Amino acid sequence: MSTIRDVARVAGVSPATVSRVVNGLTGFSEQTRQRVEEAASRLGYEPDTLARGLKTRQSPVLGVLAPVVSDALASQIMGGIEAAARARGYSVMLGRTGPHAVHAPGYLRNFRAFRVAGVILISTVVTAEIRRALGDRIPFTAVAIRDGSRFPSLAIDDDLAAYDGTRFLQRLGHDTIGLITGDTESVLVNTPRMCGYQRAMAEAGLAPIVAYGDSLYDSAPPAVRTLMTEHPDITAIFALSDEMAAGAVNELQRLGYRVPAQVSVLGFDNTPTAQHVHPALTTVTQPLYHMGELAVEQLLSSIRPQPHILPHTITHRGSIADRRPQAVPAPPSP
Amino acid sequence: MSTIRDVARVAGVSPATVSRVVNGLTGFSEQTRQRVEEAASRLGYEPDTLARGLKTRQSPVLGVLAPVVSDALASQIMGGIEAAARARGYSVMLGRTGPHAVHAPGYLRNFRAFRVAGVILISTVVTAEIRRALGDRIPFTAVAIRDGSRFPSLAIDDDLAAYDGTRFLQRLGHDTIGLITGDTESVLVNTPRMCGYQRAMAEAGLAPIVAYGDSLYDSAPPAVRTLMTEHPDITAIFALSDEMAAGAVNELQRLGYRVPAQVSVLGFDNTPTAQHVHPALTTVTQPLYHMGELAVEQLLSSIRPQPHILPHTITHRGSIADRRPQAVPAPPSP
DNA sequence: TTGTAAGCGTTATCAT
DNA sequence: ATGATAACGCTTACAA
Repeated sequence: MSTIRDVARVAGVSPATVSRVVNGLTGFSEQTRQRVEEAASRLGYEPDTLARGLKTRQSPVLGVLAPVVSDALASQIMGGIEAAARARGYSVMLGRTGPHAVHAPGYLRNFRAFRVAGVILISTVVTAEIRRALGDRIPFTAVAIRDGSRFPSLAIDDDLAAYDGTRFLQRLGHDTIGLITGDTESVLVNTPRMCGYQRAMAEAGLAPIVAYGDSLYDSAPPAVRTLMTEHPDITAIFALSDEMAAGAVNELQRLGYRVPAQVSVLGFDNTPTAQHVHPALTTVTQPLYHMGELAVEQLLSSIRPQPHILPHTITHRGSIADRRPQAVPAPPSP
Repeated sequence: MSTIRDVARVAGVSPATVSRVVNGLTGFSEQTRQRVEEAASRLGYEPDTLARGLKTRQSPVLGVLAPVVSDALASQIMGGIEAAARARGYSVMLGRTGPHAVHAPGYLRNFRAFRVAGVILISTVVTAEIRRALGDRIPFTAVAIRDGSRFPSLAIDDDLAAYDGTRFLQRLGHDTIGLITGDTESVLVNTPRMCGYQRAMAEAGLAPIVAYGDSLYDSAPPAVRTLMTEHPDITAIFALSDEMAAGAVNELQRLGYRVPAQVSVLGFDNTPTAQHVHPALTTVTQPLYHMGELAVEQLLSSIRPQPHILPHTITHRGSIADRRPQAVPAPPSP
């Protein structure tokens, strides 16, 4: 591997000049530029990122932490992060916080030792310990989570999204709507989502019906059985994750219900899982990929980072039935 | 951030001694060790990875490249990589090769500029161009792919795995078995898998029935329709990816077939997708997580890396029916 | 057992 | 427009 000195020698200039050319600064003649660039490409010169980082006290790396590496939701966000980082010449270093975020402080110290340019925390609460491990030099942002603090974050309004999802179901004529929530203790977003559901039900004068899962597929079938046994008149189930919604669809069909004809199912997040069941899930959608892109931009463009709310939408597929009485054709306008 | 000199000053020793203590070398008294460690922890000293790497010409990082960041199969492998890397004090840098691996050379040069300790290529063919971008200093290994070359790799025997999957179906009494393959051009593993299937069929004196998909969910329904229209007597479908198998299960049910009673479905890979349909997929299983762990060990333990074949298994869930005539109860032993 | 000093490859300051 | 030169924070001979 050739160094900047090798290039300098071949081009007949000083290392400083090579540096200027390579970094696109000013202060060299067109002729010099050409000589340097030719020498550089002839030698296959590639600046040493480590040496550069040592000198500039920063390396072109973004640290990313997620609870589980192989999680579908985190993976989507990662996709956006990778694309945006790559476009700006940054690399991505990946870590997993693990249960109760036990590995987070270690990874964070690691990131700091690498002098990363920024840190992205996916679905991870910024605890005091994390804040400390982060130090106060590295910009960071939390994604897909909002803890009410004033730390920078990028997320949807989970309360409103669940409210809108519930209202959507109500407007289509559903009034007995069961909710399957995830663990509200370990997964922070479930709390506001439950609130949104309950508010929508209360406003409509309907009784909330809640069953508990753990956000994963396998927790849905038992929840569905409980729901359908205790409330046989349920016409729609709102699951607070796509995995649980998928489990609900499959379990309902196994029990002999037709989906959506007899029971509709609404998912949450819009991960690829939503398309892996039949009928495919209509689901409350988070702009996951976009969140990843934005997180990178926010970190890198020194826009003062702060809590930021992104719009949610509802993605329509086949798991919801319209139960309204047949609409009367609009009368001709007067 | 304090440096090694700060620690040295506080501990009343030289930077060299601090370095020795911090790196667990020999050549210092117990008393010195204590003083240094106390000073280090009091100052919250963390060695600068960049400076260290510049000096040692190596950084504690593993570069990982996958075709798509958010791919389920790659994610599972990534899980194993992260765990093993973390256990050995290494970080993971992630990149995406993109269509036709266009981004691979760039990422590889990047990894080299970082002086990574090794590179893992997930589901990526080691082309001459990639080989070149890699240089000949960095150890690397390909995972979940085998291209017949002598480059180091970690994969199952795809041919044999598909053969075994087909034989498994045959032993359960299936003889009209349709195959849904993925793109054999862009996804290398599909070719040996198809061969394995065809060999098993030929050996059993059965006619192969092949439909073409692209490895993704949406390509399965049309393939299923073709298969069932042209061969209504099919009793089993072998899909060369879990996503396609999931799509097949759902489409079969939509068409009114009972799975597995009327038509069985066998998947491939055993990604989480296999558990997201009902009935859950019986599937030919690759030890994905383990492959990730092994890749790291192979790279880091200077065991001479070479092509390595891992055992595949069949994971039994509910998507396959036993069509053998009822077995006669074993007679009482004489 | 401990310290001194020379780099690792780069950037940035200051001359020229 | 260009070149010397001094760091950046660490490891590692080589001395002592």
